Amino acid sequence: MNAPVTSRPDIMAALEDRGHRSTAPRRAIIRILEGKQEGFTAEEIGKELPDVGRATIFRTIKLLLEADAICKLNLINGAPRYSLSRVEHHHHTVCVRCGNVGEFRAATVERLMRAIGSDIPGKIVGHRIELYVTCRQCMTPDQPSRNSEGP
Amino acid sequence: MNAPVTSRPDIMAALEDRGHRSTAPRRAIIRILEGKQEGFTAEEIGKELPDVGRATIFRTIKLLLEADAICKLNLINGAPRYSLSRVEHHHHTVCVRCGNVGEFRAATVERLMRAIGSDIPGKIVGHRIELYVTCRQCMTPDQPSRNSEGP
DNA sequence: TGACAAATTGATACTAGGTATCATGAACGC
DNA sequence: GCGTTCATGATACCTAGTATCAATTTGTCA
Ligand SMILES: [Mn+2]
Ligand SMILES: [Mn+2]
Ligand SMILES: [Zn+2]
Ligand SMILES: [Zn+2]
Repeated sequence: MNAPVTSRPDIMAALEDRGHRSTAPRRAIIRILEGKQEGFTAEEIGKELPDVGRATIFRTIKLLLEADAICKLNLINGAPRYSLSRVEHHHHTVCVRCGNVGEFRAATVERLMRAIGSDIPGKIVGHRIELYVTCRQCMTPDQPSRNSEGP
Repeated sequence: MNAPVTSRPDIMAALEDRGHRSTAPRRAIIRILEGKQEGFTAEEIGKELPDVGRATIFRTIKLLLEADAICKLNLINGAPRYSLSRVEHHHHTVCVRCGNVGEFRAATVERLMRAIGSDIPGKIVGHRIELYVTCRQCMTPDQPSRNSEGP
């Protein structure tokens, strides 16, 4: 009897493939963030795992970033947000009212980024795009607003 | 005899227009950053003005940001870089080898950002784009590399 | 099943970037 | 000039990490 093939990628296995050990704290952190909304902070993880040291939270986040299992989003103000990677190259939407993070990908954007290379001195090696939005939940009035990020 | 009309905007005057006082520390900070390359850090300013308190450096940077006299660029690693605003809405290029910051603006980009609004849930209220480049100086080999930022 | 080396952990201390507090000093409207 | 208000520097504090290190856990292999 094989275990059923899950649709989710096995993040712990990905870390093991990269030479890291499967430890209880790492598994716990991964389990927590798999159950979380997009855009969690390091501190939010730490609060749910009081027995895991703060340094281990940050160490594990770094490993997950290196393995492209999560992405980091530096906002103008407030702590960086992390979220599970869902597609390969992509960009983020951030709701300026509630802080929720979404992902998007548009071939037209990628194409244009490549095209403007000819107008820019030097050679483009990458790009980063963030869209600031008012999300659907926040457009219907009287919703709880978590914080305020800004463009 | 009037003073000649300078091409540069008078930043101190802009702060005064916003209700702030013209003080020696503020004038000193503005004079320093007018002579600087794009992409200076708060610490770089502080080092050139050892008699100005650290808090005042950050307080003045905040005022300058609020007045849109400078812009702040959060990089993946390393201290945030500030630079004098030169055009209204614009984006930045960052050299991944030397850290130099440039500005660019492309109508096609702005148009596309508006256009993809229809593909995104919610309402777009702003955006932010950074291009990671290898700048011209860094493409000719054996140039001094200041640091390494990354996409 | 150990036993062992290497990796990992949590505690602790430290750093960088920035903010809150507050007594002293400078701006500026009159 | 003078008084109010604003701004300053010193100091302490804060958040997001990182360095260090003794104690524990893993993975490997006998
Ligand atoms: Mn993402
Ligand atoms: Mn700029
Ligand atoms: Zn929202
Ligand atoms: Zn360069």
